[in-house]
Amino acid sequence: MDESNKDPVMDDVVSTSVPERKRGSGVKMVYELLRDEILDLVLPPGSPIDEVQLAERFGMSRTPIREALVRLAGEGLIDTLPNRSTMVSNIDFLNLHTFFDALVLMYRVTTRLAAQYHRAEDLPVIRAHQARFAAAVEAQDALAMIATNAALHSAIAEAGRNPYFISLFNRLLSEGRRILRLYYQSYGDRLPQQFVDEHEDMIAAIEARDIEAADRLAKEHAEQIVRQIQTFFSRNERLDMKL
Amino acid sequence: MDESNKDPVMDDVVSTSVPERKRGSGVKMVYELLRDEILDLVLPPGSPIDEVQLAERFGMSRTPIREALVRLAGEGLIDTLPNRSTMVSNIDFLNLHTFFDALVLMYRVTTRLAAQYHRAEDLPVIRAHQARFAAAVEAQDALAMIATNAALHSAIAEAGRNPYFISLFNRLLSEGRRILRLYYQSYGDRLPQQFVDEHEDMIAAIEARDIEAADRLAKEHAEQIVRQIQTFFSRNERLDMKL
DNA sequence: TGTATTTTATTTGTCGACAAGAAGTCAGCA
DNA sequence: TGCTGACTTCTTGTCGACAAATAAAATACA
Repeated sequence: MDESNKDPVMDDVVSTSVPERKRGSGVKMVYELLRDEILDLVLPPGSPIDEVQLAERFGMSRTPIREALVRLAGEGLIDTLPNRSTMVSNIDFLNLHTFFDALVLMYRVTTRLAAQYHRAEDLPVIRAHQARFAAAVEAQDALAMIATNAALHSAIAEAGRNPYFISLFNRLLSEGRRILRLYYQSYGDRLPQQFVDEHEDMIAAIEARDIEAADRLAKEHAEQIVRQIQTFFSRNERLDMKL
Repeated sequence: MDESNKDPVMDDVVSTSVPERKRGSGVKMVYELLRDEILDLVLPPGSPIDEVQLAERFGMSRTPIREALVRLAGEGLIDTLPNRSTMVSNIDFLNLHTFFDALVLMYRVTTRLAAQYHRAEDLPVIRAHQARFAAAVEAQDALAMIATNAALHSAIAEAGRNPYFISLFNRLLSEGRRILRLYYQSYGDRLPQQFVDEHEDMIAAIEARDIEAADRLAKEHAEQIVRQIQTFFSRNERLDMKL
């Protein structure tokens, strides 16, 4: 894809890299790359975002950079201090329960709607994501696991065909990627096969159009994940509060 | 502030009035004004948005205009065709049920959470909004009614203190302002006192911290509104499909 | 006269530059 | 030494201009 430099120090690297790019693609590229770097904690919460530095890094003007930042700010991924600085938004550990409340509810609602409204062509997509997730679990690849898990549930939500729930759920899954990243990297990246099985059950319920079963399975699945993360954070909150 | 209108004759509808404005305020001003004009159907769905025209109207460069438009696009209020045109987003009448699903659920969840988590200082705010809503009903002022109703429920959601639900609910209430506007302006702006009473019951349940009652009342209230609008649209869908 | 192609016109996307705001710096003074 | 205030610096916010992309208009051609 991209051969962008990971070196924070740059003086001459930029001049050699891609000057050719299509007209409207710069913003999208910067947006997606920055977004992934934030969600994968490559840019940890509190990291300063400098427009000119990004402009040099991507070999473009500040204007498209700025537009990407506005979009990221709209999703709450970065915080902008007027006239001053921009930084990656912090994770609000004190109010994590609000995140979990919303996450569990959206797990339930989207899975329920998927059972209700999915079409035949949705299932292959969902199963493909599930296969990728299973492969990531097999390989014990935490980053891939987190990303594919989010993609799977996002696909299920798409099958439910409610743009409002899809939108909120995607935002929660994004925020969840940051939290899960902390969870798994601290836990040594071992991940239970159990999640794969739970996903299988949910997909089966969706395919059978068993709405109540889908709801129940999604609820249990979500609460199970939340419980694990909560106990992890309650064990470590005194240590991690500095984040 | 300063009102120096020196040029009475301009070529367009809104003449320039303020050359002086604070540094970061232009974007916010344009954003909020355009947002209100869209939600009040002053700019009906499909209206073209021209950047240079807006720039002239507000007496500023295209850059801050553009930033405001990016934010509006992020909320789905305008649609941007790459390299071509920008227009006020259409109301998707074919999928209104997804809107109603989300709206009812958010009514319930936010009211329930308000009963659970509200603090003493929240109630005066809520009651103030309810008083304004009652006054608007009394005066049969449809626009004010719609706006104060949205503000009231937004305040209830704030008392629930879940930023994710607050965010989605506010988006739904915004979209709802456009739909309600169609409803009431077609219905001759007569509005039932019943909504005032239902609000009173909901507020009482919140104050009593009766979670189940708050949930039930919110559900009935929401479904009642949805039912009215649905029957209205189903009666008129053949006529209004052109919108 | 109808269709394909070139030309024009309009709107957006991007650029480089400048000015305003705010934090840090440092001299001057009690 | 400690404090105040001007200065410096660094980042952001805004501007005017230009180039690319596309739709509309005009022209050429069968």
